[in-house]
Amino acid sequence: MLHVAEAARVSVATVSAYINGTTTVSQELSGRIEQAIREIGYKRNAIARSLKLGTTRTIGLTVPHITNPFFTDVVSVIQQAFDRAGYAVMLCCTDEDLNNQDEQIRLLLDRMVDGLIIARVGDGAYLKETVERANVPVVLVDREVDGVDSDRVVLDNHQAVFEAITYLLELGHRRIGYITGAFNITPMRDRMTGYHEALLNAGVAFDQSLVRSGDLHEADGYTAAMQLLSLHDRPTAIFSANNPMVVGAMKAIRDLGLSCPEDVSVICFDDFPWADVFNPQLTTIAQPVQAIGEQTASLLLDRLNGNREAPSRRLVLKGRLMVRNSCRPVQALTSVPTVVAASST
Amino acid sequence: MLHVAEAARVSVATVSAYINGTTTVSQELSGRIEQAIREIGYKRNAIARSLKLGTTRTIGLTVPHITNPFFTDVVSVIQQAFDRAGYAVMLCCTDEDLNNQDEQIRLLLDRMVDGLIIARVGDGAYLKETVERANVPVVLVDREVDGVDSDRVVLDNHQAVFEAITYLLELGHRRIGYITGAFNITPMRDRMTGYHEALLNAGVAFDQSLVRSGDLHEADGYTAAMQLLSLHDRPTAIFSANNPMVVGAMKAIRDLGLSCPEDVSVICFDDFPWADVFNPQLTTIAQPVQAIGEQTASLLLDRLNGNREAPSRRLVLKGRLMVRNSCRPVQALTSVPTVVAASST
DNA sequence: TGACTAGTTCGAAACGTTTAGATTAGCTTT
DNA sequence: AAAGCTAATCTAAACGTTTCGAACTAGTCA
Repeated sequence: MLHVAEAARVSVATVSAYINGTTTVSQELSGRIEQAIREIGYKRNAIARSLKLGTTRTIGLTVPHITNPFFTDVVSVIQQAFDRAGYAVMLCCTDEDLNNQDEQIRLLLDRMVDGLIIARVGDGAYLKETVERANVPVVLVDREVDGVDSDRVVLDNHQAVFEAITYLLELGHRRIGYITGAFNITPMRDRMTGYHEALLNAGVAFDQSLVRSGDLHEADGYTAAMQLLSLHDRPTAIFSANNPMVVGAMKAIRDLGLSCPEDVSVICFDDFPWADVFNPQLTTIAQPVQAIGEQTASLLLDRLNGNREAPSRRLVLKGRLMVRNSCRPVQALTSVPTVVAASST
Repeated sequence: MLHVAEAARVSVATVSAYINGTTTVSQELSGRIEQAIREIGYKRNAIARSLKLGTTRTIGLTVPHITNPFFTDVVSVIQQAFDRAGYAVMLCCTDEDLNNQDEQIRLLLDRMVDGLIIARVGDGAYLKETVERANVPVVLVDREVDGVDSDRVVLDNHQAVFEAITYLLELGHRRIGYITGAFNITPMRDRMTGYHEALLNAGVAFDQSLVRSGDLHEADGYTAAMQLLSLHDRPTAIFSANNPMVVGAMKAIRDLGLSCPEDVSVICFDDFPWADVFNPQLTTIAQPVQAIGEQTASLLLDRLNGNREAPSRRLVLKGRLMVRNSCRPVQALTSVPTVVAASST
């Protein structure tokens, strides 16, 4: 900017005024400045600007996995929304590691992000303190955290799972395997209560041996399903609390020479784009990813636009059961587990 | 930092020296500074630091779509690599829009990113000029661009498609539908030459009517497949040049009451994690996403670590044909297109 | 004619760091 | 005791902006 000022024979203050349109600059000087800018190929240094202005027009976004299609979709929507609003997005993936995420949040705050969107991977001792200290608005998405009272948008996990399990019960299933993640994040807790209540509601006893917990990855789903399907009285249906784990579960079914839905019905949390073109077409609980992303972005943008003092807002969206063909009525089960032509290769 | 200095009764220079370990600071002052930092909850302002140092420890990453599993995987790997190296990643998605991407690159450069990773969505007039002006290292990934001679990592697209098409030809297919994206990006051009050469090699005439071009989205694949399968002499196999389009193609097959592989064999570019658990298990060309991400990151990190003058490097990786069960020998085709029990719902 | 106003332009401080070079204090050395 | 080191600390400039308030120039009004 100094160079531009010199070339145009004006002061830097005038160049700044011209660029930002803060004061009227005469025709003559405008011309000279414009030309100098072009000749020099000047670009305003956003870092210096940020330092002075105290705002970076950048937000931080931290999610557990970007390869999980749910988060992919949400991140994509959020990214677009902030793009439109003229903000850049710094993306961090934490691989479900709490220390990792704390570290990343620290990094983002050091970089003076204007706001933070967090899908929290664990509990919130550090988060709580940080959020209070750093004076930036935070929006939690997908996962709430005890004691942190920021804006948040979550799903009605309880209700969604209640419906899914009820659907299985109505099909006649009584032994429903349940594959979950650890209970240190709210969705897993809430989904579990949905399972409980659906059973209770139908008068079916809860059986702890039908519940397997993993770390949300595909491999965990595989292990869990292997165990469940090896029980002497194996479940007729399996529910997986997220998408990567259901892939593992399907592999377990395949490797055991079973097939879905003939031998075991399957439902999973989170939909994916090609669920209805391959077989079995998985019955899933679809989260309204578009809405989740948009609401999350708009909550944060609202704060960034100055609405700092409003009480914290909690948005709860509804999931939707997408019934396809991965679940069968239980009486139609093949009684003898035949090795069906499951796959070659 | 000023506050810390005052509280510890030292100068800011000393605080800086202590924090960065640039000079030895006496036991006594260290203690006072440490305490002051804790009491105040001081965090170093990375923006001010960047301004002074001229480096932001941030890189920019711009890709067409993050929902395409190929890019998801690559982004994920790159993100992890830079995370480990202590860099933040600014992510932009361009939705295949050239102006959009130019604008985003401008934004990233304004923010003084230390480096840029670009999966280019079109040609490179603007890119070329920008890259030369802005003095930051650039690595191109997946797509090369004419006239831009930066480091890049790409796939041997020609060879990969040659193999895939040859595989179909060996199965007896002669009419192979080809769904591509526009030819303004190198992978689409190179994949097409692979198709050409495979046909040539097998002595099969090239038929322009079997080639349909779209904009890489699912909807384009749907339209293209619809057209191909409505030809009076419809193809016995379809190749899709990317993943989203094959989903559309599969939907078209389903909607026409056809089935894969019985009525039409299908191969697509880009693998996805659950390709082998659902049916048909798609035969795909798997890109080594892990390697692509790692190589891309390491090329850029190498430049960032000071190796600025080395001649530009071009890494070419090999794809791998993942044969599953979405392709059948052509003589086994059902001669009369029966409406197979494709799906309910 | 002198004071006031409106419209432009500019000088300089400030944002929060880093760092070169100056200063100081405490030891050695001769 | 003076000179020379070394180690620790500080002063002040710099990074590239924005912005407050001052200054200048015309034009307007009493």
